[in-house]
Amino acid sequence: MRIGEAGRATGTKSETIRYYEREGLLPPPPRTSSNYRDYGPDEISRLRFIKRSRKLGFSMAQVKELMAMADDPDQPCETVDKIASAQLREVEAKLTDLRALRKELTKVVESCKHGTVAECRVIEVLAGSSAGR
Amino acid sequence: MRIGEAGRATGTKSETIRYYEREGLLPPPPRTSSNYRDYGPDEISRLRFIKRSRKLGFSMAQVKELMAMADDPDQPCETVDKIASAQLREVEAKLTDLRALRKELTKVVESCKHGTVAECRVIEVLAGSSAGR
DNA sequence: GCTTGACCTTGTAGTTACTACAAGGTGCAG
DNA sequence: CTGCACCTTGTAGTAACTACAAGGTCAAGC
Repeated sequence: MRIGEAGRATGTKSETIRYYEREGLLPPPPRTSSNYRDYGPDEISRLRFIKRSRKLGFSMAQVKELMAMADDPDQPCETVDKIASAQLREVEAKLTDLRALRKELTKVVESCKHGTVAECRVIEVLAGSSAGR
Repeated sequence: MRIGEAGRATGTKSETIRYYEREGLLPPPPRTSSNYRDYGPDEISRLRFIKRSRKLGFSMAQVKELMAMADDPDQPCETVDKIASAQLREVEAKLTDLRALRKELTKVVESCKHGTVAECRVIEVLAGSSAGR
């Protein structure tokens, strides 16, 4: 699979794929005889993973860390645990916030359906509770 | 409340707060007699909301849109519904991905606790299923 | 009263994570 | 043999900050 097709398959521009390679997020793929990058299913998975993770608000550094962990889980347990636990805490926090946001958005959409105007409290809901950060 | 304190209260640098004001995310606050920005609880809420939303991967434009909706929900139902529904779809997608990620991270942390080395499938899990984008 | 630190402004420049060109070249399919 | 996708290097633009510097005001503590 060449870069263009890989891009189409993952919703990533060719230029972004090359950028990820330069930045070390994507290992340099094998090349065809004519020097074209040749992507297989593994690289496509990685690309999709990067895309999703970035959409979820993780930095390239965090994505790198997660992938490194997945790549060789035979690292000292301490290291792996430290990374995984930290990411897990972040994931939990995001889940909490997103659930609150969903609830408010659902309310808005629902009351809209019934022709009434909603009291939209998205701001208050994400502003409140779980202590500053 | 002056800019520094507002920053400390929300985990935002003064410079970022002024930047948000310039970009129209934050309405210009009242000023003290000595021309200092004077923030009240409402502005703090807004700041926290912006911070959280950005961490969840929403763009400044999306944050703006959400706040505009919250600010006057008396807009035509059509408009509000269109925005809210779109955001809701995004929130749901993020929730799905985060839940998958959480599951994998939990597995890793758990097996670490038991001294075993985990098979970490974070990549596969976020790469798979819900169709490309 | 004076120093110190927080604030004010404008402006420039650096960072991250892309995105989009241009220039100059190779490979391949119709 | 034309045209498009790819290759490279390099520059520049965008979004969302972050960090200075310069030059100035304000207020709290000694």
